[in-house]
Amino acid sequence: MSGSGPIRLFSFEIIGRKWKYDMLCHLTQGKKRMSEKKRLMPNITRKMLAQQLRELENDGMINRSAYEQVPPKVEYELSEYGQSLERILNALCDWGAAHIERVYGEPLSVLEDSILNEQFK
Amino acid sequence: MSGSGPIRLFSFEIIGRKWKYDMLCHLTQGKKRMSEKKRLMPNITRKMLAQQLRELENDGMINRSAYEQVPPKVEYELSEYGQSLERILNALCDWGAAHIERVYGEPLSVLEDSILNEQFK
DNA sequence: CAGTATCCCCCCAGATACTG
DNA sequence: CAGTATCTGGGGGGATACTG
Repeated sequence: MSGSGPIRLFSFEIIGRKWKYDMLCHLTQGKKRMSEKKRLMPNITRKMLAQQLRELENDGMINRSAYEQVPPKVEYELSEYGQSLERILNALCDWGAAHIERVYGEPLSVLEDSILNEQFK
Repeated sequence: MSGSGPIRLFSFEIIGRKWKYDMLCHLTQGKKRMSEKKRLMPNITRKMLAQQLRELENDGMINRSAYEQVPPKVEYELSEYGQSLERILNALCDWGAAHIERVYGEPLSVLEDSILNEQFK
């Protein structure tokens, strides 16, 4: 593989922004409404959530489907193309779980969510 | 797997900063001197190179060995722990290569490095 | 060659308020 | 519920110059 730096900066744009990796991972579990995503990611703001979902949509990673009703209902899901990242995403997530245990020195199950959330307010 | 947002933000710190993913990938090919890394990543500044190498070292991802000589010679390599990321890193890099071809609509081999580098000045 | 030390700018992301 | 608009700051990262 040749001079590949820019390649990585390219894919960095897809998963490297603060919330995108996390957002994509949640979608590997299936369709999610915006409100669900907000609940899954307590520290993200509405603005960033909407903004980065748009970017992922423009990059072809996710599909957005809006139901015309009141109150509105919108669902997001991994596109077929987005699914090509699924295995990697999950592998990275598993590594992250192991890593956090290494850092804190105890199993994830023992760590309070609140402690972790505190880190990234 | 339970509430895992913070887990991802945690591992995001390891590979998510602008240059780290790229830096780690180069090290999967073997030991590299600082000057080699600079050559491999033309657009990074000396400051960022040194700084992020330090952070990766502190996170236990890489080993640094300095030879006491003039002129100085320093080599960096993936630590044993760092190698646990190797498969994922390579998979992500392959995905990135495919992605860039999709974006530009032609095989990577045809694309000039200069065009890609231009993107990320 | 392999780093530090400064200075500085841009823009990512947060806070808040408003709309259909 | 699912967004958008506006304002703001903090810090990540660039440029440049200097050192062992």
